Amino acid sequence: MATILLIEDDPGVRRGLQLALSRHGHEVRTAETGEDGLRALGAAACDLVVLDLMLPGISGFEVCRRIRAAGGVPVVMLTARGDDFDVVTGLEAGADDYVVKPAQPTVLDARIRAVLRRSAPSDGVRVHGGLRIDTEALTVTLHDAPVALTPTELRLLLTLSRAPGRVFSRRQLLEEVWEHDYLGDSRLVDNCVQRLRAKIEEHPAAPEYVQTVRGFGYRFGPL
Amino acid sequence: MATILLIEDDPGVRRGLQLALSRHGHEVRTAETGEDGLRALGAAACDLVVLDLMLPGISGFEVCRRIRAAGGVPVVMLTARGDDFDVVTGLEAGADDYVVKPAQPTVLDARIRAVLRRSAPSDGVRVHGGLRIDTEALTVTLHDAPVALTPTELRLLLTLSRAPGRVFSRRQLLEEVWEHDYLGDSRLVDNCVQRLRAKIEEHPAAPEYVQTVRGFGYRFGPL
DNA sequence: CGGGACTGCGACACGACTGCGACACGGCGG
DNA sequence: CCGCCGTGTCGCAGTCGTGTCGCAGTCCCG
Repeated sequence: MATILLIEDDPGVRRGLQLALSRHGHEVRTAETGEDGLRALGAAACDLVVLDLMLPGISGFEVCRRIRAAGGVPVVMLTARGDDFDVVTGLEAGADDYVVKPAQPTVLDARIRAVLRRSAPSDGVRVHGGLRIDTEALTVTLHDAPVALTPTELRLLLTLSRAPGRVFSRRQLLEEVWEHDYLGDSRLVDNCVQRLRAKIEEHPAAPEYVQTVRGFGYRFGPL
Repeated sequence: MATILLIEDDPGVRRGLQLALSRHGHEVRTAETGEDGLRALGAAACDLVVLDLMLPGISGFEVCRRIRAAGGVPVVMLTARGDDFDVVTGLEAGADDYVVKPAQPTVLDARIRAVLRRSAPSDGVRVHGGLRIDTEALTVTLHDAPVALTPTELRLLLTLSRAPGRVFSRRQLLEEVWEHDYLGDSRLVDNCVQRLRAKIEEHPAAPEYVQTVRGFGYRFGPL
C-alpha cells in the first residue's frame, strides 16, 4: 500500500507496530530517534511518517516541524499522553493526524489510509483508491501490483490525474499529451483511453478512474 | 473563520458546541437531523460539516456518505462511542476526521482548522439554492443528489447560470449553446429548457431556476 | 369574450458519439 | 535481417442524445 517510516524509541512498541502495519500491506522502515528519522527521510523518500512524541534527543514536535518544513510528507502522531495540550500543539505543529497509545492497529491503519487519501496531491505520489501513481519514479501500481504502461498511456494518466475531477476535452489532451496541433477530430484519444482502461480498470465498462463525459471529454476520479 | 454546519440532535450539546465554535471565530449553522442537514447544505454552501453519528432518522454514516458523494465539503465526525468499529467505519465512509465526545472545544477547533487547512479551496463552483454547478468537473447536484444532464442541457445551464438574472433570447442561446446561426425561429430552445426543467426543477410548472420571460426568452435565478 | 400568439409537453426517428476489435506502419533491439 | 512492441487509423455496432412535429394549455390584446 505505502512506504511508512516509523519513528519510535520503545523496541517493543516499534516491533509490534511494524508487524501490524506490515500485515496491513504497508512497507515499514523504522528509526529509533528523531535524528535517525530525519536522516532516513533524507536518504530515501517515503509516503508517510508515524511519529512518536516521546523521543530521546529532539522532541517529536520538533521533528514534526522539520519534516513539514522540509517537504510534503504527511505525519501521523503517536503518543501515550491523551491530554488536550498534545492534540492542539501537535496539529499546530503540522501533524496530519493523531493517534493515542495504546493504538489499535486497525485504527492506526484506518488513519493512515485516510491521511494518504487526503494528502495525495501534495507530494509526488498520487493515491486514488487502489491506484497509486508515483510522478517522480513514473511507476503505477494497482492494489500493490505494478502496472506496465506505455509512455503515451502514462502521459495520459499523469495529465488526467494532475487535476482529479476536472474534465479534459479531447482537444486539450491532444495538445498536452501528444503535443499535436489540432488537425480535425481524431479518435486517437479514445483509443488510448480504452487501452489505459484495459490495464487499470477492473471493469472497463464501468470505469472507476478514467471516466468519459459524453460530449465533452474525459475526467479522472470520483463521480 | 469559516462557516460550519453542525448536525446534532441533542439540544444541549448543540447549543454548547455552537457557542464554543462561535467563540473560536466560526459562523455556525445547525440542523437537528440528517435530513435537515442535507437540506441545509443544499440551500446554502458551507466550508465544513460537524456531524454527530447518533441521529434520529438517517444514520450519521449514511449522511456522511451522501455528503461526500455530492461534493467536496469536508466532514468531521462526532460521537459518544469511542470503539474501533466507529473509527474505521467512519473514516471509510469518507469522514476527514473524528472526535470523541465529550469533546473539548479546543480539540474540536484544532481538528477543524487542520481539516480546513488541508482541504483545497474549490473554485469554479456555482451554488444557487439547492443547485450546485461545478464548472470544472461538469457535474450538477440538486440537494446533494447528482443530476445526470446531457451535453446540450449542461451547456444551456452553464450559459444561463453564468449571468444569473440576465434574460437570454432564443437567438442568443442558439448562438452560444448550439453555435448555429439559425435563421427563422425554432422550438429547439424551448424543448431543451423543458428537458432541463424536468431534471432540476421540483415543480416544472413553477420553475425555481430556469424561468421563462414571455416574449423575450429565458432567465436563470430569482426575479 | 374570443381569437391569435406563445409556450409546455410527449412521442419518435435520425444521427452523433463512444467503445472496441482489427490491422498496418515504423522504430528498436536481438 | 527478422521479430516485437508501441502507435495511429479504420470500420462496425450499440447506445444515447437531439431535432422535429403535433397538440394542448395559457396568456395577451382587441
